[in-house]
Formats: sequence, C-alpha cells, structure tokens
Amino acid sequence: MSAARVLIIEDEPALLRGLKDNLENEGYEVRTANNGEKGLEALFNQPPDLLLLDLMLPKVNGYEICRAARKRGLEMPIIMLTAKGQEEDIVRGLELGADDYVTKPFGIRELLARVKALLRRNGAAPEYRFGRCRLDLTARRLFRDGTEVPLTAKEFRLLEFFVKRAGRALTRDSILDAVWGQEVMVTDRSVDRCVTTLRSKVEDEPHNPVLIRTIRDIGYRFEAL
Amino acid sequence: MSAARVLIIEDEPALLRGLKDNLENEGYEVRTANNGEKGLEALFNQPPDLLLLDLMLPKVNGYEICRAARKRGLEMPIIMLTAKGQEEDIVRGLELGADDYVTKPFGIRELLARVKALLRRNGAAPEYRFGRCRLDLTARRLFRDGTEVPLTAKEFRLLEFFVKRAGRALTRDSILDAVWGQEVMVTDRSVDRCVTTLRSKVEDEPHNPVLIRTIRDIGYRFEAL
DNA sequence: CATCCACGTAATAATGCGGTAACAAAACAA
DNA sequence: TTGTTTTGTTACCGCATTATTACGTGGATG
Repeated sequence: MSAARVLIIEDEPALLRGLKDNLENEGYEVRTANNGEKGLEALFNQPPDLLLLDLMLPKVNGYEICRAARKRGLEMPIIMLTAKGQEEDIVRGLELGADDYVTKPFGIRELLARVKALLRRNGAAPEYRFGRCRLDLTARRLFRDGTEVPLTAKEFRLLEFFVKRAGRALTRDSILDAVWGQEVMVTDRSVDRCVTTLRSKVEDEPHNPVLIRTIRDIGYRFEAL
Repeated sequence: MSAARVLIIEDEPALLRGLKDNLENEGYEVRTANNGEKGLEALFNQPPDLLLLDLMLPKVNGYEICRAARKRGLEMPIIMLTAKGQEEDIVRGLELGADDYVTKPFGIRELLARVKALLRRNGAAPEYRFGRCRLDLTARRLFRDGTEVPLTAKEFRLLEFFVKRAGRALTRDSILDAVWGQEVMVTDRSVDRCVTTLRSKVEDEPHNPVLIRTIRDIGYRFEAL
C-alpha cells in the first residue's frame, strides 16, 4: 500500500533527520523542507496528507504557513512543533487552523500516535501513479490524464493486485488465487482477457504494452513507470 | 447556524460545572453525564458534535466509551481529560480513536481553543451542501431547493454517513456496521432499499444517480457535488 | 525453415448483482 | 388497543459483467 505522505517543515537539522527516519520507519512517505519558503513551495506543489510544522522558522514562520495553507483550501491535518512556554502561540496556532501540537522536547511515541490518529481520521488516501494514470484505491477510481476511466470490479481488483506487486513476476495461478479466489475454477484465458481490457484502458499502445508486460510461460509483471 | 453540541462525561461535580458554564458561555449547547453508563446512553441517544471525556470514571471507563463510540461509527472529535502522569494512557486513548487530550489541571483557554479547532476541522458549519441540497446535521434536517425534505431516522443516518465520507468507496458491510450496528442481522438488500429512497429524495434523476453512485461488487460512493 | 505452443482477442453465452415493487413485520403514536 | 409510519424481506427482472470458446498470431525452438 502506498503510504500516506507527510511533509515536515523544520529548520533544526538533527530534529528533522530524526523525525524523517522515524516516520519512514512507520511506513510514511516523507518530504522535508528546512525553511518556510521551501516549505510553502513543497506544500502547494504536492500537498501532503499531513503537515508537521515548526512554528519558529527563518524567512516565513509557521503561522503564515498555517494560514496560507487553509486559505488555499488545503485541509490536511497540521501538527505544530513548539518550544516550551509558548502557550499563547499554541492557542494562536490552533485558531489559525492547526489541529494539534507537541511541545519540544517531545516523546517520539506520542508524536507518532498523534500522526496516526489524525491520519486515520482523515482516511489518508493511498494513491498510485504509473504511466499517465492515477489510481485512487480509497475512492476506487482510475484516472488517465485526469479524466476518469471506468473499471469493472474484476479489472479493478486485478489492477490493484498488479500495482501492489509492481516489479515482480506474477504467475497466472497466483493471480487467479488472489483476484478470482481459489475456490472457483477459471481458465487461464480469463486472466488474459481481463489483462487485455486493462491494457486498453491503461496503456498508451495496448499492443505494445509497457506497464503490464507478459512473461512467457509465467504470467505478467507490472511496471510502475 | 445552530450551535454545536458538546457532551461532557466527567464525574467530578465542580469540574463538570465549570466546564459546562464555560462552554455554554462560548455558545455551545452542552449536555452532561456524571458516569460512564449515563454517558454512553447520552452518546448514543443524541450523538454530540464533540465529546469531552474523562478517562477515569466509575462503572464504565473512558476507553470503553471511546471504543464503543468509534465502533458504532460515531465520528465526532473526542478530547480526553486525563490526570497528570498518564502518558501511556494518552497514547492508548489516541490509538482507540480519541483526537486530543488535555492534562488536568488545564487552562480553560487552552481547552476552549482545542474544542474550537476540532469543531472547525469537522466542518466549520456542521452543514453540508451537495446537489441542490443542504444538510443540517445539528438540526437534523435536509433541505432541497430551500424546502425541507423529511427523512426517516435510518435515511438520515445513512445520508450522514455518506456525507461524512464523501468521495470514498464504501462497502455494504461498513455501511451496515456503521448505520445499522454490527449486532443486528440485516441483509444487503436493506441497504439498497434505503439508498433507493434516499436517491429519490436527493437526486435530480433517481434513475441516473450522480450523488450516490453504486460501485458494483462493493457498495456505494457519495460524491459531494 | 517448419513446427509448436502460449498468448491475444473477438464473439457469444452465462452469470450474478443491483433496483425496486410488493408484502410483512416492527416500531411508534394516539 | 388501533391505526400509521418506518423498516426489513422476498422475489423477480433487466442488464452489465464475466467466462468460455474458438481462432488467429507471433515468437521460440530445434
């Protein structure tokens, strides 16, 4: 499953590194910025699913980022990182649209628990990209060049299976087991047929597939390009 | 906009009174319970927009209430009230679905800021718009082109569930669990039937639904259009 | 070069899911 | 109680989806 994306805006290198490592350990996709300017850029460029935001930053401070984000309609949860004894700032931050805060120095376990809780609240969307496509598992939708491509149930399950195992060779048997279920008796041909329709919806040249490649005598391999 | 409703479950009378007064001062509609049993009853009877929950309670403790609420599909933010030095309990509470906590003794200003922040998160106005409709969760009323459309209890719970998860694919099972409750045995068909009546009240063309779309083999997806 | 075999896919047939009407039961109100 | 509204179930139909069959194609192999 593609992980929820977290953006950390923090200027203290050691802390930044520690946060990044810990979050990545938990399976999140982490991007970082070490000042407010870069932070804003990253925030608007690729809005994350959650923002960890230091309040005291060079150039652009945390409040402005917070306000800018909400003004722009970004709704992801924001956790502020504050130094001790900034109670007034905390209240101000929460009023500007932040969701939570932790006071430095903080326990990493507590922070992780908060991140987890807030992300679950928001139902963080695992989303895969390949070719010109975007696959949204939460909404169960496939987009190609931004427009939706309708998938049938089987097609969707198959694509999901592929995407989650990108780069690995998959035998028809394993595909049948996972997508069709081991109880039913279905021909190999059915897999092929489903692959064909998938290709027609996903590939640029369905007859020269580059995303779903066939491996003779084995099955298929999905490439996350 | 009618006021957001807050439920306080707290057994210490003085604290309870103080919280109630302060929150009412801020314009919230407050109900209270002084033990876990009454708390659960109030919670399920008339789900509030936010829950203030003491962890240490006679009869039923805060964790159980928290878990029970989430299990029942209640999504309102929960703020835990904890005694000092219960860090482990805090983590546990957050994992059970709580959103935030304050440690006693706490500043009332801080608490109010958090209440405000969490309520805003949940939708500044507890009012949703989609299609030609306006749904007022606080008043529990649906309007279409300005005139009220009566909803039955089930219909309302279902619509509320949909609206709060707009854009996400929802399985019939999750719908059954959340709207009907996991204890009862109800058929998938019942969901369909309820969806049909909802569509007739909400959609422009009930036979070409655009708000409540069916996802074959899965369930439904509500689009906030 | 000829053969073989696995894969691709069109056409067709079968399946099963969801919509909904009609009925039954349950909850609720008077 | 009795009547009324809401809620759940059954049954059936229509239709999209899915499987199969059949055949074509191309690449590998000796």
